Amino acid sequence: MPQTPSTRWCPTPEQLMILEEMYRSGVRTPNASQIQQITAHLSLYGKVEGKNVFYWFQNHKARERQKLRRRLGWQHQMLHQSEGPSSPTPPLHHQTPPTFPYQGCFHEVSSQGMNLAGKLDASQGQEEEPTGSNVMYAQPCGSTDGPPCWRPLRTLDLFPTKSTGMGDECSSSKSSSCSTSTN
Amino acid sequence: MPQTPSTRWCPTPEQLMILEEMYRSGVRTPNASQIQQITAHLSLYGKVEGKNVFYWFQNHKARERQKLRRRLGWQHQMLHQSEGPSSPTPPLHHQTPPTFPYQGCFHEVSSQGMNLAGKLDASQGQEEEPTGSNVMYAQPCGSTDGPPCWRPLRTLDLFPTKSTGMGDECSSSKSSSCSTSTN
DNA sequence: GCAAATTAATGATTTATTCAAG
DNA sequence: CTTGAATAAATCATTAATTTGC
Repeated sequence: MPQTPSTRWCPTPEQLMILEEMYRSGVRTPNASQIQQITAHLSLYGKVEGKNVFYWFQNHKARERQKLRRRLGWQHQMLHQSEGPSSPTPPLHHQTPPTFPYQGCFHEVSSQGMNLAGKLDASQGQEEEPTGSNVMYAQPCGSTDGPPCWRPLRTLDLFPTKSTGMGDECSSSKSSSCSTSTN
Repeated sequence: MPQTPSTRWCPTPEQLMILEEMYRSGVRTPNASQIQQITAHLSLYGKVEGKNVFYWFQNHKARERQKLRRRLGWQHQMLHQSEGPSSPTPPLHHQTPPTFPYQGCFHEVSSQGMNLAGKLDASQGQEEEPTGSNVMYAQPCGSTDGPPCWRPLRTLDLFPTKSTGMGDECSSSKSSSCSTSTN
């Protein structure tokens, strides 16, 4: 393979490490002098130009923000926008029983800091764009205000209820072997 | 001991199949509702709790990414780095102390120079730009009078419209299987 | 052929980061 | 400036494979 015309700069792990460290240290929009220094430093590990550094910080900052926006700040916009035209329709209810599947999930698990349960909520922030269709927002229960063992539902269910291609294929499932539950 | 306290969950092949299929469909960080559904579904094939589902996606995602990073990320650096892969220079070297007259190419960028002198910016607090308006603060070298530093932004013709290409791993599909049979 | 020891997978915890709000 | 929320990365710990010796 011929030397790629290197249309783009490809930071080496070392360079990336340095940049990330700087970013984490608070550097976000380095000025000319800083960029010069950074570039000089990074040059020890590979080719790099000032513009690369500049762009890196710009992109990194923007991307971080975008990510966070998706994760936490989305409802913000949603609240302002009219709900989905045909929003409330949790089609994925093939077998979700009316009863809460969750009950004693996070009770005796956490021995020290049971904050672990808090992590359950989570949103659907996929920073990576896989094949596209994916997330399935289904909030049939509609409330979870009951006695939730874990307090995950911090995110509102205002998400666009999108049908999901969730694994329905296993509905029939087979009786394959495997005796897992041995334990 | 007849009863092994089975301290941890062992997914059955069916469960694993479902989970993998979901992952392939794009599910990566299911929220509470999704976890409920998934758990309910998986429960038909064996014991499982919400936390198991949560952990599974976390681990799976992390490991897929790690794998790709290890595999692809490495050669990337190699291709561009023929010099010394491991230089004795510690990467953890932030920027140099405030010793210089900043005003090099930038005219009036930001007040970061001040922060830098003190402690590298005050973390988060200044890049609170409104969504969307992500203009670059630093417009370097508006004038071509002095080439003290790089001058990339002078001409927009060579602007890399793409990010630096860091951390762009799209994990889709998965091959490693956890022994889906046997036993 | 089986069982103990070793290695590899992977489930479960902890830690460190990020940005946003108060 | 401090706190809140939510991961993702790093790490720990346990189960399952695999290897090795008899």
